[in-house]
Amino acid sequence: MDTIFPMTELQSPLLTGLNPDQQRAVTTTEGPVLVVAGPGSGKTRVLTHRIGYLIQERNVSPDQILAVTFTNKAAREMRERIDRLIGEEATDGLVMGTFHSLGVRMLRENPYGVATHLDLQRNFVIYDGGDQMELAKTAVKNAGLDPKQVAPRRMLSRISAAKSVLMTANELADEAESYDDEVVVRVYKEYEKLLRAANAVDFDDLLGLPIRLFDADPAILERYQQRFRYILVDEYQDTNRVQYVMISALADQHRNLFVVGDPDQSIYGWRQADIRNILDFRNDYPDTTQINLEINYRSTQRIVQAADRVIQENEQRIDRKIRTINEEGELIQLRELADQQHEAQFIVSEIRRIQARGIARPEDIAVMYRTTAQSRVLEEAFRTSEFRYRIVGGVRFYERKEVRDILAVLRLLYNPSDNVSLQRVIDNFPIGRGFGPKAMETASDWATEHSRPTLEAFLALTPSVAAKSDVPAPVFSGVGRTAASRIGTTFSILMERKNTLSLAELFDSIVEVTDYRASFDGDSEEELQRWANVQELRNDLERYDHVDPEEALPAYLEQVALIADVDSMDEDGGGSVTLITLHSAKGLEFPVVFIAGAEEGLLPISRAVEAEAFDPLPMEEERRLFYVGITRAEKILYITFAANRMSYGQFRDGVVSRFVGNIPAEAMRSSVRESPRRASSRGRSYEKATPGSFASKVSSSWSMPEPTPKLVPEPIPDYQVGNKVFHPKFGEGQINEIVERRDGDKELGVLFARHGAKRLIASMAKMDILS
DNA sequence: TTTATCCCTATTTTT
DNA sequence: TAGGGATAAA
Repeated sequence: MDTIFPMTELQSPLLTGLNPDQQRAVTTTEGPVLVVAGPGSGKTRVLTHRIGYLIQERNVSPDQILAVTFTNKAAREMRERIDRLIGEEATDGLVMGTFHSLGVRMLRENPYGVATHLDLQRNFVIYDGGDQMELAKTAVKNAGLDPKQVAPRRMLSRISAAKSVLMTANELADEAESYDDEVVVRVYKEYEKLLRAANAVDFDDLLGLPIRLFDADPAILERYQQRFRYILVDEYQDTNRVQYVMISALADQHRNLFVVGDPDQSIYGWRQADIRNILDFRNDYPDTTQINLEINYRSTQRIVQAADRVIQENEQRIDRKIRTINEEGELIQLRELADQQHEAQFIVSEIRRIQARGIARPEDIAVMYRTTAQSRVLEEAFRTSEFRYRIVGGVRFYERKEVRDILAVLRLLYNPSDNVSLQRVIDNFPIGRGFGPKAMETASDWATEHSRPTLEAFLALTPSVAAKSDVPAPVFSGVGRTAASRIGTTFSILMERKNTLSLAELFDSIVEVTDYRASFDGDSEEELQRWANVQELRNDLERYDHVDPEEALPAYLEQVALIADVDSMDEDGGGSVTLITLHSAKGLEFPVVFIAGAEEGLLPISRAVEAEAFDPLPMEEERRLFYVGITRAEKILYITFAANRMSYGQFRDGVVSRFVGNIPAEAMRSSVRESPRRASSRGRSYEKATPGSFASKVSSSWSMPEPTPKLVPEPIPDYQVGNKVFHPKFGEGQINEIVERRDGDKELGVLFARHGAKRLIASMAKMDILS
């Protein structure tokens, strides 16, 4: 944004370039402030300038300021911006990070309280989704239930939902209304037991346990209350109940609470984000100063207009309008493609054109989609293209099996009670061969009986430990015995080394001692890639080379546990096109955005469609998600969808998303294939824009499509009797009859090898002619 | 206990 | 389609 507002005299340089509302948001430092900030309205700017202003103009010590952001990346970027504003040394001590990192921080800072009130040792580890899943499976079994009937996944989300409103298993039991609720309670209890036994916490605990700690020892809360005189929270619309409680508690003393959010961008309801947090802010703090930032500095008029019209359709919102003084900009382009492969190819070829014409560089471009599954096909198209790309929100590096294996060893070395990691090591490393469930039971029983970490059952078998130990070593029978002592020996060596070696050296030790390389037998490309990932992990560990070995391990593990996918996006984009889920894209912006898969069932997701009749909220959230996608775009926006999409291993017809119909026709150029099926389906406004508009508008614009015949609009093949054809659903067949229809279309009689005779309409059949 | 093979079901989004 | 889990065989 380059609009310069007049400087009043004695004005802080931190206010230059800010509009009056933004200035007010920066300078209203005392008391509760609610900023409702539309997309692209400069809220990050407000946050950074406000922090700079507090430090520089109000002489607030940086360590009295707490800023909570939604991702670590946002925190990092904000810090850099503040550093640039007021100098690096001036921000020393500023606490900035996600709710989760704030949570761990408070737990780590109070090891004594954690041990006495929360039954956790100081070396607790953080369990991520995968670990939680393992735990949930075991919990279901331990509760005497069948994992096939009681899906651990569902249990996990119920447990998480309970924890998000600070409900313990016992409290949940009091409210249980159905048998299913009671099942949840039983699993929840087992789950907690397992967590504690593993000396581990889950993500929700990072938010809930600090609050339990505050309750148990109010002095701890008081210290934080006194310390944090100024608290700022970004993306307030996506906070849940626990987060709300945490922030309210911390802000209770000084009440200098500054929250920024946009109810229209609330997209984490499924994670128990409670939109009431922002809607009720003024009730919670009656003396609130509310500031609305409504001018969009990011996007063209057309994009802003489209976004505004789309979101107006929601019932559950505060009515307001976003506006911009930016130029009108290009038309939004809507494209229908035959299937997801074509969609991906279209996107790639369009990017090629955009780049060739110097309109944008690859790093200026993002492709956004609803589900991670969509990234596969897109990735495939990019892999075979000349473009570099990066995927945000897919299989994350730290979630790859081979990477997790090594991490499991590291975690186990740090926290020998980490049973999930122990099991993982036994299952996946050569040293675990021959050590089955039965032997594991022996180890667990021994650990429980003697109240020791399970790993010690193995260590106790080694001479050095056995000599010093005051408890008898466990007795493993037959086959498990050799394996057990092998595991014991291996870990006793690593335990000895872990405090003296750097993480990278420790990595080398692990690979050497466990003979991990041996589990990569083949030399297939995939195996090589996996081994390369292992090596990549070593590089990652090297970043901690300069850190004291005793500090490095916990610091590294924590960082890994809390890292989000967007966090690892480098600033410059490194010349890569970004492939990203709509959820992860929140808070980001790109000159060029593609929203792929704008189809009913995908965006909005089918679940929301199904729920719509009795619960409209999920549908509204889908709409907000689409809104978030649109508003990421600065200059150029494409929306694509596929007429045919493979899901569940089956093809299904794609119908353009209902949300697209709310975009004003005059802001859009659509090249949607007119077909009898579509014309007869219920009215959509994009179709009104279609007749004639494609041919007439296209020639006057930069984006005159190159002739890409097999893309859009897809021509109908010249089917002849006798042609061998391929149908996406029915497979191979042969045309044995063609009948002209009155509407000019043709009806085809096709005999399919596997599905028998079918009659198909030529314009809809989407078959390829094989011969 | 390990390995191979088959069958079944599931897909939303993430700290 | 794919990945997980169950089943059978060695």
